[in-house]
Amino acid sequence: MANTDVDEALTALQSRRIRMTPQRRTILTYLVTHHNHPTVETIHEALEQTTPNMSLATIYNTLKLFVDLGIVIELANGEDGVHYDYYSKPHYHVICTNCGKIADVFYPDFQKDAKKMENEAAQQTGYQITGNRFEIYGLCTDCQKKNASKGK
Amino acid sequence: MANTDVDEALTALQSRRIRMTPQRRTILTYLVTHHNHPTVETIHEALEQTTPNMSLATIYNTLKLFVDLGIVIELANGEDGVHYDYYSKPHYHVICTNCGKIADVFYPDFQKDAKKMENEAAQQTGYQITGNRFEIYGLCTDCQKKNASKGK
DNA sequence: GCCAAAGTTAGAATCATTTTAAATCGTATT
DNA sequence: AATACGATTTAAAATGATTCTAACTTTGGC
Repeated sequence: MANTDVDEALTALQSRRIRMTPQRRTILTYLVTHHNHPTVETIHEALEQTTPNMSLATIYNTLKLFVDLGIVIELANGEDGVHYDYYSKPHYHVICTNCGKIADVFYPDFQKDAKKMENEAAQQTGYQITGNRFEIYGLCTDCQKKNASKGK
Repeated sequence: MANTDVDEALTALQSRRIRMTPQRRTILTYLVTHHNHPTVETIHEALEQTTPNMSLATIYNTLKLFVDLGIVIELANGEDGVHYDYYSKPHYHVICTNCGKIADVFYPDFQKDAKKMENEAAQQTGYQITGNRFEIYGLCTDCQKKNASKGK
């Protein structure tokens, strides 16, 4: 249930002594209940209706906090700035290089494979690993069609 | 040899009918002979000595071209903008979240593992895969020491 | 309920990247 | 080797996402 997800995340924040503000709760709830890989702008516009006057700076601050806490991840994206994703189940992303559309990819051993890459990194470099970012790039099905039809 | 690497890359460009300009040759040579994960600024400063008056816009344009051609990859990096890497042997990167230092990670099956992730992505989403980006984040050994000594 | 520390706000500032328009260059074709 | 045209380069200006600032407000422990 989406609601327990929010509660879970809130509990996680409390246990880390993070102050709970209405803004943080609102942004967290938005992220948990929307899997649309929003940008800062997307979030700002979406919340404008229900919570006017929320500063862009607050959204930037809050997202940075969540990323540092590891409950949200950043997705780089050429076209229109950074996208964010509430990271519950381990997965990675495919990003369309033409239109920027983002899709999720899940498979059973992904976490194992990711850990392997992290372990290799730790062993070879001595870095103390804190996170990762896996992105695949390609053309989405829509953009494939568009390219084909314009005879490219 | 560094030189054959440059020649190889030049041949690759020629076969794709990419015009060869002195600027492109210079930047390509810099990338092939330096594995320092430079930013645009780093490249600009380094080339200032040997090639004054090279415009920043040209460096941006050229790097974008090389990335599109797949011979160079982008590395996201919080602190100081985007870094670039001439991508000869398959590998991925560990990035220090504190100081931004970047290290390479190689292991025998990496390419196989990366392909697996690409294939999963293609099957699940129908995207036509053109590239990927794998980054691990952590604290480099220097920053671990600094943190420890200041009793953090 | 009080208070210090932490968070929020609106607007200004920053700075990496992109755009512009004019000048120059690379190369395919004679 | 000369021509012509599209592609590339340049410097400067414009853009726009993100960060900073300073004043104000809120949170949570006592």
